[in-house]
Amino acid sequence: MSSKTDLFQPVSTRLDLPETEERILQFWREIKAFEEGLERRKGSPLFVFYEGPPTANGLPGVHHVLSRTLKDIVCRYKSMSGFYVPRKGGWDTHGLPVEIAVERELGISGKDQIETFGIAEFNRRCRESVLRYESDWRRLTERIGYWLDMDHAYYTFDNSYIETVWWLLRQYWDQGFLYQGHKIVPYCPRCGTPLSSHEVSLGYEEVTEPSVTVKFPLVDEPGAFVLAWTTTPWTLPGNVALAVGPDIAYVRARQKRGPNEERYYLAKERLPQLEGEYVIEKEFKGRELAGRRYRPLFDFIDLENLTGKKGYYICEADFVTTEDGTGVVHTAVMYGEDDYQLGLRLDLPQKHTVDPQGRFTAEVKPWAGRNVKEVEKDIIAWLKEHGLLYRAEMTTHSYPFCWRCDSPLLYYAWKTWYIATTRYRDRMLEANGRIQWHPREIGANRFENWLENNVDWALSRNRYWGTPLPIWRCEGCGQDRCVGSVAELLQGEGAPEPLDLHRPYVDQITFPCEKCGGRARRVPEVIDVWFDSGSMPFAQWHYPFENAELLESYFPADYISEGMDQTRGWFYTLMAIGVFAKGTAPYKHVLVNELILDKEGKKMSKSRGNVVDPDQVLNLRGADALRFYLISTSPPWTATRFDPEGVTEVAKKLMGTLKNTAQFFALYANIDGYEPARKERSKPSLLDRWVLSRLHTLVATCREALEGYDLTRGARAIQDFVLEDLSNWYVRRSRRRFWKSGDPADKRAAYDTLLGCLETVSRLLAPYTPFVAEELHQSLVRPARPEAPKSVHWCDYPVADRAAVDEGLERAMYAALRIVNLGRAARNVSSLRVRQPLRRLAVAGLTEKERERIGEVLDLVRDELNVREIVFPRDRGDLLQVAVKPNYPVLGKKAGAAMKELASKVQSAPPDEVRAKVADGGWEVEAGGQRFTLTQEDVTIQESSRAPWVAQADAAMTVAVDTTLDEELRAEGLVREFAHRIQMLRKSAEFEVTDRIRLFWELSPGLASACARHEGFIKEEVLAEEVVPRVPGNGPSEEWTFDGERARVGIERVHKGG
RNA sequence: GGGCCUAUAGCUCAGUUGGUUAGAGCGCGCGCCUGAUAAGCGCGAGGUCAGUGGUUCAACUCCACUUAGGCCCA
Repeated sequence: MSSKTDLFQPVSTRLDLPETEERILQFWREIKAFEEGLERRKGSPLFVFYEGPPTANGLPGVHHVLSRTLKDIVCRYKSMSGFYVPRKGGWDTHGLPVEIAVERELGISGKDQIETFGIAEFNRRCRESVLRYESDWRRLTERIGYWLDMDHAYYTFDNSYIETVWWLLRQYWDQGFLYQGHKIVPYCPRCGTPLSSHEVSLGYEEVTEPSVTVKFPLVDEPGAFVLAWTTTPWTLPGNVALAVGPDIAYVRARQKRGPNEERYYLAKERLPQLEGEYVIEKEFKGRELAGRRYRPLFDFIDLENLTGKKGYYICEADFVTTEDGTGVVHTAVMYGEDDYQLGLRLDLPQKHTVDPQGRFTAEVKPWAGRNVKEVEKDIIAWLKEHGLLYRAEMTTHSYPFCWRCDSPLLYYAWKTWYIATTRYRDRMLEANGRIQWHPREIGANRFENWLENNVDWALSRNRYWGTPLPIWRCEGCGQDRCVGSVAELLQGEGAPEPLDLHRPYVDQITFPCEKCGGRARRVPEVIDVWFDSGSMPFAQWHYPFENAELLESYFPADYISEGMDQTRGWFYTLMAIGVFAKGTAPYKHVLVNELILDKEGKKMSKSRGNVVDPDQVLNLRGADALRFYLISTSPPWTATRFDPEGVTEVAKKLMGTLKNTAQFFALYANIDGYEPARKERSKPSLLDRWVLSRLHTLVATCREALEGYDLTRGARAIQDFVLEDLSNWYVRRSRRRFWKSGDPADKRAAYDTLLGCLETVSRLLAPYTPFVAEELHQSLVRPARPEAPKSVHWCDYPVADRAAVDEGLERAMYAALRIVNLGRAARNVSSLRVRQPLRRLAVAGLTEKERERIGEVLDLVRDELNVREIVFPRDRGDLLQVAVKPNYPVLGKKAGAAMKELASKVQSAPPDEVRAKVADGGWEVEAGGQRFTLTQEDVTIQESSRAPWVAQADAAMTVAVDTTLDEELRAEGLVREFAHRIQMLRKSAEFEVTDRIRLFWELSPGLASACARHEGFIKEEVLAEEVVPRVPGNGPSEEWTFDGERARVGIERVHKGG
């Protein structure tokens, strides 16, 4: 059909979306669509977006497609709405996961082996590994149409980035917010490193180990002991206190053990722990025990003496429960989180009894230098020997092991650097109150909750590939200094050339100590990678060393969007650093997305093998379909089960329909030589006005939804418009206007309207489905309006024209659509196909508002339902009759012998009255000398059509068709059916739409007489120039039998149309 | 153990301030329409609105508890 003069390009209606998308990507590259689009908005108000840097470690998954799509949609929308929206990319490059990946590649494991291998080379490989994954991420980012400036991205490993991070740390330092303390960490003594919680969760195993109930001898009460239970006997030498619950009931029990009688203190509820008979002597609350002293268990170690701090007494703690053990908790402050916090609060002795290799220290004389887990048996034997063991038993519980080397992990107090975030917690809470969270609950509940429970930020990591902690400590006097810039660093000695701020190079630099003249070396730690990403508002600009003026306009962000798991991640670290450095929240709007689950509702994970590879979906259905599916299927903040069929459905429904509609337009516009630019008389029909009204209602909805960050609502609204309003109603009802309108002004209006709708829809969709929007723009809009921007993404987002919205018309059309549906249903049940014209259609039950303007749209209804006339009976009673029948099973039980008479009374009463009465309290009937009160369950009410009507009803409206057929209607029905069959024949003969034909026929008498009356209609309908009442033997012909008539028909092409 | 979210048709999801007969798409069955045609439309079957209790004239909707799944924290 297309020729060189065609104005509009054909739109492929096949589902070859991926190829089309590749073509459009190429087009964007050619015209530098992203860069140029940005350039065109320069000078407009700034909309600040922060890209949360993905960790370039591992391949991207579908959930990344979702979060990147959310970022893209809002940025594209804001850009089209007249904002300048720079989108600087960024990469999170440091961290343990990278190190682990490299260790695996090298076939090494653990700190010793890394150091033997060489930190310089190890870190070089970490950098390399990150860059390798970055290319996968870049490819996916481009492929899904996420416009992001990756050529000017920030990298957290750049010297300039690190320098800003150091500057920030120096600010904390100067205010005394950066300090060193202990943190209890899951620690692998063999690898010599703490493990992250993620790593710990990899290594839980069920183990059976000794647990002991130990007797702590009270100082002031000879022969009396406090019983405490532990599953980790190796922590006993580190014991410094016993904790009891202040409100828990405790008892002193007397029991004969061997030759002696002893007294034990334990929780009342835990008495069953005692072996054998006992006598309760006393009962009291835990708080009454507090303060009592006991003797250290082991005579060779006294931590009180070693530290000069008070220990070995009973104290109160609210974490004590009576769920297991004795209700008394043995407290070793260096080997448990609760213990450690208690130790801080009470200033208990802090001293390690275990060295970093997991061996007892010299103070623990009998076992010094031996692995703590291996000597537990000896400890138990020692306790038994000294009469301090009440009981030892084997217990099965789950315990974490190192996922790398399988050593049992120790909870171990580790020297850690902290940021005192708790000192400005209130300011963070206040800042959070000003942030617009989407959805609101996350901010108001989850994040606020997290901030309220804020603890100081444990900043340091004993690793290699990370931003080095810029603290230098004097070897002589222990004086610390915090370096806040490269310039300051270069005042030190031994700076390597070229300068690399990573280990080991930075470690070579030393400072003379200002205090004692000694030598200051850098502490060994690197910092938490989260500090890197949280520094991004500053570090991406190398603030304050460069771009100081930029920061003022680029802080805070108007918008960020990440996954829910970032609550304690990026959302928090941005907040902690932003509020500290600038005093306000670093972002105004946050859009949060939840996980994408698999079809079973399970989390996607590599180990489950249920991870969906985005490339596979993209290659099959394309980025638009995937993007739109993810956004439209459910709000991003609810966990969505990923269903590949759903993506296919979007591709078929939305993309398919859109392209079909565009193709329909292009086909006829090209045939007719429609030229949008030419000034021609146009006469918009009611249908045109209606669809434009719907269009502008849609524009208003989209604007409102997108302004409120409700992307799903906007997406669904567009989809509904395209499928229902535009395609299924406007185009379907307008088809004949395009290919057979007698009135050029009417035809013109149809083209103008459809083109206008497609143009606006392409802009509405541009943020969501950038590819198909661009395709529509290039194939329809650009040819029609040469002055239009080269890319749809450079256009302005549509603004609703209130004047085009006609609510009354929309209401009336909505009623018309319901009438059509009911009318079709009525035809269905009466087996009268739409080609058979009917005399009358009746409509009852319209509301006042619907009736107001229904007259305007009735022509459409008449046409669609193929009826001559539409009538409005006063009520549905004219169309329906009601029959009331007794409900025999129910009523029979009540009536018994009177049933027969009762039944006949029910059936002979006026049905409408009965219906009203049973519904309203009950209907009094007398039968067989008894009175009955019948309610709704006693009768069956049936509504049926009143001949000649066949009716269908929804909740409010009843629509009926008059099924009476007279000769004239029958004849017309026959002719329509016949014409339709000829059309099918044309098509199967592969004639073009516009070809003229010669028609041959031989007809049965009934059909012949009908055709005689309507020959003009047939000829016009099938483009026949001539009818020959005889079928030549040689040409193609078909024979049909329908509606009791017979026809033999042949066609031949007279000349090509066009 | 604490906080938050989710639970509606076989599947994926809607369901406005509590108010007629709880909806859509897919799938299934039956029809229809068709020069947008490897489309389109209608009808039907399919629901204890996770469960229990409460508030109310009225609860999918509000409250409490329980169960299951998810996320975050301990």
